[in-house]
Amino acid sequence: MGEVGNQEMDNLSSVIAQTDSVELGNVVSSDVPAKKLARQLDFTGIGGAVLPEHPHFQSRSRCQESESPAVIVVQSQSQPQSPQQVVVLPIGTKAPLPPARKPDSPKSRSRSNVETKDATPKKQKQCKLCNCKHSRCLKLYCECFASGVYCDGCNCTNCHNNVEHEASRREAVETTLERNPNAFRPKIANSPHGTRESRDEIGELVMLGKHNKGCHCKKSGCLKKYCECFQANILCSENCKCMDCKNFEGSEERQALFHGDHANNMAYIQQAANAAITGAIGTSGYACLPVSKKRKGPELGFGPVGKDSPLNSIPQLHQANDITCSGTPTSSPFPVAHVGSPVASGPSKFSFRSLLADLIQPHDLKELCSVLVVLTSEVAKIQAEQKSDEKQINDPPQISRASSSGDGVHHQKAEEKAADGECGSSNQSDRSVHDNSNSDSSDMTRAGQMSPGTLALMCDEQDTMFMGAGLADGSAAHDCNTSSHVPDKSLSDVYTEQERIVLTKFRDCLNKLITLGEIKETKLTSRSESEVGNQNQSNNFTSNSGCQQRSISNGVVKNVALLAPRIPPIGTAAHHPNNDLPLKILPVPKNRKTKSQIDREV
DNA sequence: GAGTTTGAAACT
DNA sequence: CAGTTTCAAACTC
Repeated sequence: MGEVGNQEMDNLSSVIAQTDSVELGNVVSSDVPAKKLARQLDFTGIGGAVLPEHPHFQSRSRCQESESPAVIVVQSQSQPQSPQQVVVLPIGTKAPLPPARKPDSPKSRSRSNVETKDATPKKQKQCKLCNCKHSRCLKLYCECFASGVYCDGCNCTNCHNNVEHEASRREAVETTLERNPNAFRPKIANSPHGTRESRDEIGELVMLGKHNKGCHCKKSGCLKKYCECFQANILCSENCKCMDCKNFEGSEERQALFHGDHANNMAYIQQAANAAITGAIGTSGYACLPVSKKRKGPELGFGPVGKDSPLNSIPQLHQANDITCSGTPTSSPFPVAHVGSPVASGPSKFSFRSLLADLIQPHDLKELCSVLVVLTSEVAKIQAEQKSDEKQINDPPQISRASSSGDGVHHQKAEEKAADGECGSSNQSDRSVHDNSNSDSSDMTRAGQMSPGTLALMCDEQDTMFMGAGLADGSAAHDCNTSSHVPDKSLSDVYTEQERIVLTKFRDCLNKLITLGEIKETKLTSRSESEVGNQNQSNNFTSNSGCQQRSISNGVVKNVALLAPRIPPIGTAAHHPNNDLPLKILPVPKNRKTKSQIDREV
């Protein structure tokens, strides 16, 4: 205990300082004193330096499930209402929880899973045990050593990665760092804890990140776990120097491998659904858009990713935080996969929010409904007055017969009612609607009997769909204010007035919503464009390899929202049904070749 | 479980 | 930096 290094405390401060200006809040579910807790933070993956780990905390079994991790409540200044919990594990804990401190080594992640032959993880092991024989567990061959943890209960032989050989271990650490200062850094930049299990949870949603060094596979096609990229559940990137790579978006082999995953292409299903919903207004209703899986272009929405990436520099704390679409530290409007553990944040969710989500308020609906009700009742009142006048002239009505009739053709009933002059109740409007809607006459046939208001609305739409053959030869088609074939003129007038007012009001309401949606879309689009502009400026495409540039030219890595064409609102002259695809889903070349493939061909 | 394959790490 | 060796995990039988 007495050997608490100032360096550790300094690193703790530095980590906290980097984590979105967080404040170290209260410690819950742990009786560990603050100083001791600070000691338990493992900074192995931070700053590229492996810090000495005190034996006091190493001597315990790290696989005891009863050992509950400490949890720090980290309260962000930017989001004081949403404190995040950061699970802090004792140094050397062998990943009992996904957000734990282990570096993002693909090996350490995937190999910690119990998997079946089809590479489907069934259950995550609490500990993973190495089997080193010749490395004394003091080289990066050893998974435990590479992860910065002591071997504990492993099947290794002649292990020096333990308390008893702390001196040699430190020496090995120094040697390793000397050779590669980033040796203990996460290999996967900007990657969530993409275990195979998590992929099962989220289907084939994008696993953001790429291998910092890239893989060098030759025979596995990068579709086996020999490949670190595949292990990490990420696509090969421009960093890779693999041959015959099949681990790219659109790869048939890769798709075949993942065939059968549930929630397959959930993102695109959601995308299509959203497109249908927002078709009338626009395209920016995506709070979180699915993005292309092949990330060989600039990291839209994340900024530069790499060893110097801020996200990468503090992997544990950041990844433990539940970064959601609505609360990303960067407040990016772009698609954001959860950069957190599956446990902490659950599967990635592309939550859709309609453009009208903030526009339609309950009182709006209330207002609309009340308007409709009031108008209907008023028209019904007028109708009743007219009917009462007519009653005095015509024969007494046979109300009981008409009203009690539960069968028969609706339009016959309507005609009978109209002929009988039965009406005068406030329910008349409902009956009218009901009769109209359930008439066995076709719409086109009935169009000849439409009220002037309805016809006016139809004329206003200027849509031939409604004004088609059925009206082409009819008088109504050429005279929107003409109502023909009406058995009872006065009743028809009431219906007409009723329809006209209600439909007109409803149309106005819809137009209002469309307008509001457009306004919001415009705002979102302009904001997205400006932020992407900033991103591109900061990225500056400086590190683009040829592969990356090719990806950009292929248009694979793009923000869907920015590509989506502006859709004119329904009802405008520019609107066309064929334009109702708000999202332009870019086709991914199926036979897209990797850099290595091209190199080989060359 | 033994043997083979594979690719990262280490070494030259 | 490239080639080779070592190593341990992944994979196959």
